[in-house]
Amino acid sequence: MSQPKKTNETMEKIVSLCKRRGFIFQSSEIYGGINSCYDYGPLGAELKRQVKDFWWKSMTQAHENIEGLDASILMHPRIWEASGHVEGFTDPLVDCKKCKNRFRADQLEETTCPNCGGELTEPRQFNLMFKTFMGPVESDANIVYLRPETAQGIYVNYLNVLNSSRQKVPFGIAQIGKAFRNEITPGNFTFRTREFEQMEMQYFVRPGEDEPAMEAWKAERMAWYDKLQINPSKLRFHEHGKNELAHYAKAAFDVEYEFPIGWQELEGVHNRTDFDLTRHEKFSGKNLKYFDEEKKEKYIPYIIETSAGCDRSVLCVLCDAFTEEEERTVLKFAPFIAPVQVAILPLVKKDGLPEIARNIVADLRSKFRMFYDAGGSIGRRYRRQDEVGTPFCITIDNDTKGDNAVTIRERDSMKQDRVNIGELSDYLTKRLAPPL
RNA sequence: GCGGGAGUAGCUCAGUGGUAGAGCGUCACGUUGCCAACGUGAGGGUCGAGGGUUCAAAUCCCUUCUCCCGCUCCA
Repeated sequence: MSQPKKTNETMEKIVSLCKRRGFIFQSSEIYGGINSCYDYGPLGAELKRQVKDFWWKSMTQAHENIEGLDASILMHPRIWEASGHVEGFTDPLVDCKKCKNRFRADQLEETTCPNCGGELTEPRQFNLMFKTFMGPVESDANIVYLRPETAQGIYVNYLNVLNSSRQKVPFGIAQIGKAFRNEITPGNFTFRTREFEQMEMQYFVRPGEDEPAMEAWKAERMAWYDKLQINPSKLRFHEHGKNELAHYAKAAFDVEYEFPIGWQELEGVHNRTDFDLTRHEKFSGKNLKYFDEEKKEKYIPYIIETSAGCDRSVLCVLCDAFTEEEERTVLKFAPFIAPVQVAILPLVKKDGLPEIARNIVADLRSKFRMFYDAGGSIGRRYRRQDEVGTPFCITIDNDTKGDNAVTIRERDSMKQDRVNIGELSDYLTKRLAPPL
């Protein structure tokens, strides 16, 4: 059992590095912090943006039949009745003070714990959803919820998207956005937080074509993590057993990653069947059926959902990149998502080298994420860049003035390459291109 | 929500009633000049927050917040 201790040490090192280098901070820190909330610093915000951007392009740009959407966080409260979120989470719950088991008060016949006979707490309402009020009056009639999942925004817009985009089933809708769940137990850094960002794609298919679609999306989603250069031996599928299936799901597979804290879910690929649209049809009274011109039939499409945790993806990227070598700590990000892609380092702060370096930065900054650093020894500067995951460092030395060439040092191998300044842009473009 | 542990400089931590410290990092100047380790100097902390005891509190007491571990929970 020495494993957990060791892995927690790794996690602590990552948390510490994230703060030290400006990836992730505790939220509201100067006020003592607030539970389970985190802020992305300069490098973290850039990294997260890159992950989201890659996901977005992998969906919308790479697929003719996937459209984007950005729905509002506040939605009609009836949506959450239709989705089952209100119903499932208004149950009064009691805890056993002795054995700590939790029960639904309305399903208990006895007044003591059915497990051990211990004393029970007063019934309490547990609702996963954050509540607030729409408008200035705080009355029950004005209650609205912060969405506990982004998916419903897609479902209630499915006909709008279909009609305005001239898509035909099968087609998908992709969305990135915040969701909020009042988790009982958040924790493990940014892994489980009450405010989090989802990257969801809901794929609408003809009933009966859901199973092949499910298989195709499972493969495609796993391939996406490969493109992010996540260690394949730390990725796997976990299939939900019948007892683990959510109320809407016919089949569910999670993509899991082996974090330092153990195997944990990154993304769910679920067959949600026609459950959600059927419910919305019933609750809204609107006809949500699709008319298939080819087959001349009406049906409610089945939905294959790929629902990824954005913050979890970022944490996965950080954990997977984190490498401790004998003499250095390196974040081995896939170059195309690295927050800083190219560091420009004049070997010395004189002889006109800083000016040459500044000119190169000016030339390349519209194409790559650049960082200029002239402070400290060259070795120290390499180590600093290693620790923030910069894939390429370019040094300008006294020979540069003669041969118009610079040294490019590669992060992972630490090997150096001499490249003409005129060829830098092509050289870097080739190595920093996203694998779309 | 329950039980345990912990919060002191950006990071890692020492300091158990008597003037708030170290190493690393950061910044400036000098030196070196291709893989952190040189010299000099500087900045940085109301010791998580609030209250109490005391002549005196980082240190003792109470409350609270945050983080970690375990349980519980996890649409």
